[in-house]
Amino acid sequence: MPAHILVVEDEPAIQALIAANLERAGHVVLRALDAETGLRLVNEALPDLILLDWMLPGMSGIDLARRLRANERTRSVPIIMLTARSEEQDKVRGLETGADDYVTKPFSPRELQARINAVLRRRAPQMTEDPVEVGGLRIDPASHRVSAGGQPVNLGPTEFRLLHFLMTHRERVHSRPQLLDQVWGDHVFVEERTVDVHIRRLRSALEATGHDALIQTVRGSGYRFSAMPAA
Amino acid sequence: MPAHILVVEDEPAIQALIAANLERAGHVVLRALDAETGLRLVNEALPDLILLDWMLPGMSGIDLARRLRANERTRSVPIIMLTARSEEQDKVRGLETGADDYVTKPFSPRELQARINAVLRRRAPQMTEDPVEVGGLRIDPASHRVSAGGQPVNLGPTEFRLLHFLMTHRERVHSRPQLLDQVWGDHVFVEERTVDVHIRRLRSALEATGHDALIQTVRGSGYRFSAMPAA
DNA sequence: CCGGCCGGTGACAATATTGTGACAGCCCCG
DNA sequence: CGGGGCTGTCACAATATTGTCACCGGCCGG
Repeated sequence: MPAHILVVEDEPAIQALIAANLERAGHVVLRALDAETGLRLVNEALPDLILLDWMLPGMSGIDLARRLRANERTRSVPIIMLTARSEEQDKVRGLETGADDYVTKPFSPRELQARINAVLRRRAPQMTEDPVEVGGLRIDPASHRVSAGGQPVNLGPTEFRLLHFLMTHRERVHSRPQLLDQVWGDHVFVEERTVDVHIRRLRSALEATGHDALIQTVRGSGYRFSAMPAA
Repeated sequence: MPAHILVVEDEPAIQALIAANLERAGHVVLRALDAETGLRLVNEALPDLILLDWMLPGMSGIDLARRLRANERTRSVPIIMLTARSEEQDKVRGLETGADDYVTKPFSPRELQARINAVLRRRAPQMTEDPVEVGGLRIDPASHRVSAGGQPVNLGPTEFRLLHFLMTHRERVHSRPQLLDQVWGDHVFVEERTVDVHIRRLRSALEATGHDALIQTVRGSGYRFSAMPAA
């Protein structure tokens, strides 16, 4: 699975080494020598993964990570931090800023590749582009459109992803942590109850046509999308 | 609720990632790269929880678990098994060994944290996602649904767990203390008679279709789920 | 036939969990 | 630089679930 990977590393030699390895593995590599350039590249086109050096001239890697996490659009891009330090405290700080994983220099190409695969594998397992329709409710990922009983429905990006996930995994309860992992991303830190709020917004958007009944609450467990009426 | 957690994992990278995440959550982490070291650490000081990789060099995770379970002093320390997806079919074997829960790799930090919290609260985990059907009564953990003779049945969380346990351990008498351990969790302090109340609620929910007869009272001993009519 | 157990029930008050409305921060688009 | 659209969090309201009791009624051994 070829991926677009952004490498933000100020030491040209190391950057070249990493890039060569990644390209040999079939990935497309974007390069940045500093955080500012990295940020610009991310805004131009979202990569599938970012390798980010901890220490950078100017804006540090941590600052960049924090900044990316603060923005809704870039929030879900996985980040692997590269660092020379190996102190636990730094790792904790790195994870707090939202890094998905952490690789300490020096590292072997094989290890890096393994980490990259692990992170890529963990995110969005099977997002299909095929439209799905259940009980008159239709969602089309390709055109990013939703209609309920013929009527178009307007949803925000998060509610769209939430509905899409639920519709492609119906007849099964999803706990709040699971929904956060699958819809928000596993490195995003938000309150569990945020799920409730979005479920509510989704329901009120579907209320007009009565399709809100498809989203059922399972007390003590989570939520479920089901064509069958709640028991 | 900071806890002392022992992580037995042979891959240093994964161990570090887990440890960092746990520390961020405020836990104290003890590390072991192999089962022997883990065993030594446990003997020095009992942790509150053990995260144990299934595959380890030398003594395997399952051997260590068995060994801990055999020892009086270490028997009650909760264990969460870490397994790769390919070993997933072994999960039943793992639970039989006495693991309190299992988590398949790759896992998200949030998911792991959720499992850890559940185990530390000593909540009895549900062991299987497979639906069970007996005499027209069907329970499906994945969708969290129950139907009796085609009719949907509404149950509270506790009654659901109770029914699930009974249906997966049928044709056997369970005493009230046993049911409390298995369904409520082993540290919970509740009146024994509470079981009676929930049995009653379960029965009245199944009464409409006559499936309440499947839950039999064994005077002086406890309750039994049986497809055969009471003797 | 008579207590003494044991399980069945209905009612309750305490809790736990989920639904809602309001709000402040952010980003993007004029 | 102002407005609108989204988001994540709260505090609070609305419900659902739970654990206990007290009270009954049946079964059993004496």
